[in-house]
Amino acid sequence: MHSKTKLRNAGLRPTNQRIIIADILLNGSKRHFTAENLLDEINISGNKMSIATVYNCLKKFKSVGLINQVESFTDTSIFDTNTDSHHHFLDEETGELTDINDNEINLLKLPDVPYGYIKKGVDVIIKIKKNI
Amino acid sequence: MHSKTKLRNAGLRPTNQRIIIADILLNGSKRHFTAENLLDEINISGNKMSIATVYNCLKKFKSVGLINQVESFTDTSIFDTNTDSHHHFLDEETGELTDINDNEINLLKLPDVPYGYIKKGVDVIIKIKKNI
DNA sequence: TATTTACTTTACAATAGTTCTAAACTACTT
DNA sequence: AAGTAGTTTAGAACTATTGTAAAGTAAATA
Repeated sequence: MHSKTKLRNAGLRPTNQRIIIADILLNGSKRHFTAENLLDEINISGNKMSIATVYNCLKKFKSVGLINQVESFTDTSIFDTNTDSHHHFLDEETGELTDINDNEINLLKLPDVPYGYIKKGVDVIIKIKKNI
Repeated sequence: MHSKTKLRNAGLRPTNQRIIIADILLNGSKRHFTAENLLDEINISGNKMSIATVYNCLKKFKSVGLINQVESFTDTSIFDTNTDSHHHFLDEETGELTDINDNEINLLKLPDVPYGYIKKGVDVIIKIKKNI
């Protein structure tokens, strides 16, 4: 499917910039990235864009569920093109994230969400540390 | 137990500033807070401290396990005096965190940590959204 | 198609959280 | 009591992110 169609299906106006980003992000490969990472890839692909636009797009993409944001400790926001249910190892010292396959985790029991809220997703983070 | 003793037991030199902070944080009550929150409380308690010292202390307290840092989306680091195993609801829009009792969640199956690493803890984050 | 409208992009300024610096200070060791 | 290693401090610096306001563009309307 063309990026333009993906954007339209998601309810986003397919601007040139969004198409460039969708081409990079929504091809089924990449996983974790920051806004700067993405801008680098945009530049490598021969395109130019303001960093503000990158942030705008990421916010929009996230709001319609095209990408996820990953909880982290670092001062840099980390995004994830993998919107399927899956979990992460987190190295507390470096902030490095590694995927965990969904079938490696089994949540037997979950609480009801508070009244007036709906559940958006469940993230399991296993904090790890290098064993020196 | 006196804060001075708690600090010594944790392997930290009990400086005046650390004692002030330990008095506030390690009394068994508070839960989530930011560096600014803590500085406010320090001021309210009639003490003064540089914000740099607050950050230094939080980093130290965290490194010896006196407090936890909570994974989040917000650009402000959130700490937690509750170092027991427990989990959180996270409102993606506001960044607000709510505790979940450990006995409300049951993790049946967890993967082995990667080779060369040790497990530090497991955090479950249930992302929620206001149902307008 | 031409016009209008609402949304988007942009460069740059501004903000906010956090860390750095280097001098002064202090807890602990000898 | 003196030495030293670790800590605190004010303020500057840094970095990620957001705001601003003008220019640009996709879609809706005429």
